[in-house]
Amino acid sequence: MNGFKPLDPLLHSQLRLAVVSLLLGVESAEFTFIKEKTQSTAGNLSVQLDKLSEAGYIKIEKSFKGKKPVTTCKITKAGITAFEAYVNALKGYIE
Amino acid sequence: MNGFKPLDPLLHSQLRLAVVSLLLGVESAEFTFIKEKTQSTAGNLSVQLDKLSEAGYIKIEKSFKGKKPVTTCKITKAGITAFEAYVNALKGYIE
DNA sequence: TAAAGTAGTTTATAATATAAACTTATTTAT
DNA sequence: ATAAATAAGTTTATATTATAAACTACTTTA
Repeated sequence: MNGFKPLDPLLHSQLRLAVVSLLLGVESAEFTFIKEKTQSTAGNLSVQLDKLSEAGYIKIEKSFKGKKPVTTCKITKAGITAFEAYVNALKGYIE
Repeated sequence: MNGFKPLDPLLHSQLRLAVVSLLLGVESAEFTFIKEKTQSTAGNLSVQLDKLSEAGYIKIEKSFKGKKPVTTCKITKAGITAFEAYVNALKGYIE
């Protein structure tokens, strides 16, 4: 049986988990869209996206939509793998 | 559908979640047993047990086994309810 | 009786999460 | 034209958490 496997601290965060969960279901998502869906503040989201990006779990691209800056996020292969491992470990706690 | 429901911060902690998970499966458990099963340090465990206790999620009883002090923990009704709600909310993130 | 071990607690520090303040630029109202 | 409000974030500061280190009190063993 399982024991309690360590939970990836990068994913064991309400907001970051929500972001990754969200990105798993879409091709890509813009900052403002993620902000709305996760009900987070821009500041907090900005910080957490950076962390996910630095971990290589998501890819962030900056561009312009007309004259406004847009930040677009996409989950990476590593992000998917990490998420799966996290969920797997978590099951040892909640099942 | 679901959206991202807030995750009870008291349970969204690796060690506290492990403790509650563990206690759900047994009648009661001693400090040292929990410490071994969760691979935690005594200090950290002591702090986290206090928090769970103050939240009313577990009940702590102190007694003596021969001459040695023993701390015995038991999950409460409130603890079970909170755990179920937590798992339920979590499913909105991982399914 | 001195050293090592038990069973923890308390205090200090490091890491996280979050919010508040700020930046840069754009659109709208006066 | 210019001032005010809005958009899209970032940076910095603060509060909360988690964790480790140090300590207490007592017991067992050498």
